[in-house]
Amino acid sequence: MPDPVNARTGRPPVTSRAELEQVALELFADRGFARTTVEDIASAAGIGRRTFFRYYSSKNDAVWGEFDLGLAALRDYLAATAPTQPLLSALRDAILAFNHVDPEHLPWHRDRMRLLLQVPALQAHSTLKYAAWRDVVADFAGRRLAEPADALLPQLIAHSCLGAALTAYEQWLQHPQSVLPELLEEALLGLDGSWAGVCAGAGVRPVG
Amino acid sequence: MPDPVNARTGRPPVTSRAELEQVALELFADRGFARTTVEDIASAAGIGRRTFFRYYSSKNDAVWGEFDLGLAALRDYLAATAPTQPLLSALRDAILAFNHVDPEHLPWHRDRMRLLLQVPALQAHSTLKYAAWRDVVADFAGRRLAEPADALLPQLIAHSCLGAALTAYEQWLQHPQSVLPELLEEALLGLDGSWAGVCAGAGVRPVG
DNA sequence: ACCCTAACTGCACCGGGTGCCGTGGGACAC
DNA sequence: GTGTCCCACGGCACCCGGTGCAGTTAGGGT
Repeated sequence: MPDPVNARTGRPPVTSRAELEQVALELFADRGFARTTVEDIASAAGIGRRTFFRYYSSKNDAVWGEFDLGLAALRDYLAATAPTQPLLSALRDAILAFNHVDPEHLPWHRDRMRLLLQVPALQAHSTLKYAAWRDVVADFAGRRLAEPADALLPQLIAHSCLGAALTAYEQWLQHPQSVLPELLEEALLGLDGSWAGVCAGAGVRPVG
Repeated sequence: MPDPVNARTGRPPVTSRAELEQVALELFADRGFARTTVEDIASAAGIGRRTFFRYYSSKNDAVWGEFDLGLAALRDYLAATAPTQPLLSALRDAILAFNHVDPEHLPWHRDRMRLLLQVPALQAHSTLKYAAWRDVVADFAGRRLAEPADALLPQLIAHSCLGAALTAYEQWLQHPQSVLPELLEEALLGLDGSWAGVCAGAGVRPVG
């Protein structure tokens, strides 16, 4: 992709990641992810199949768009939190910011997330993205707790935050009227130990 | 695969899932997962490539072995817990039982898990297996909490349990001397809200 | 007009996965 | 022994995602 700093010579790119992403998402929405080939996307965008892979390293990646940039922003956001803010509170704020979307882009975001969370091939691929996301969280938690990022507690926190965020997204997709930030907040607040309390009382109820 | 009940006629299978799994794991350990083709596995097992796919529906699946049977066992185990046992305690017991391995099979299990957690292609594929695992947990939690299994709380519990189990496995692979059940228990106990307490105090420490 | 650079793209190839269909082989009935 | 039924085997052709390579093309700089 063109480096904006010294992109002065050479043949100019004929399209962009964003444009390609849009073409791809439209085709996926029409025919479904599996029934859309890379060839379809490329020719719809007026480029060669080979060229598609210069913009996105896989068909899956097109759905993720600029996720990696978002990750960097998440990292920066966390690095800038006040040291006095409690860990989970800081994570909550950062995750809410990371998942903020302009209201006008909401339907778009919904389509994207529906694909990511419901198409098996994308579900599978997503693990690798989630791992990178968890790394960011675990790094932050490790710094705060003065432990290595790969120690049990930071990793557990990272896994739990991811689980909470995914849970919130699943609820959001399930309920068309729901509000994403509210669900995220509810799920993340649950990590503070409150759901453990709810469960503690659940042992005495009858099963079924 | 042959149904043991009325497996009366027809040509007998020339091998078995278990045998194929063993051949595959050995090749993966030797050359690595990516550099081993299905053709390699098939010919090492003395069968045709096409026949491999009659035993496992994908190369990835060979690494998972009889995971699906284990899932059914987990479901049964949970269904049989006393209604008086607290929810998280019941889940802890069940998950520990699910992850019990005979000491003689431990090195074997380590190899398998190392592949599953560290080879990108398998990491990706694993999401689909994990989803099935979470379904079992969420179903149980939903019954106990008298909520739909796809409601926020059961889903959050399922995600958290999975996160804890994965965290424990990652620690286990990282530290050769560690004991898997102990790590699992530690991680799962963390869900009871204890780590939230630890984190609450972490806000006042300096970052970095 | 010429070069330099970077993007485009066709081609050949690999490997996972699938549908099809003919073949092989054990069990049972007669 | 012969027939037949059932089912596993496995070759073949094919699709598609992804990659390495090599030649082409479009601009800017001199």
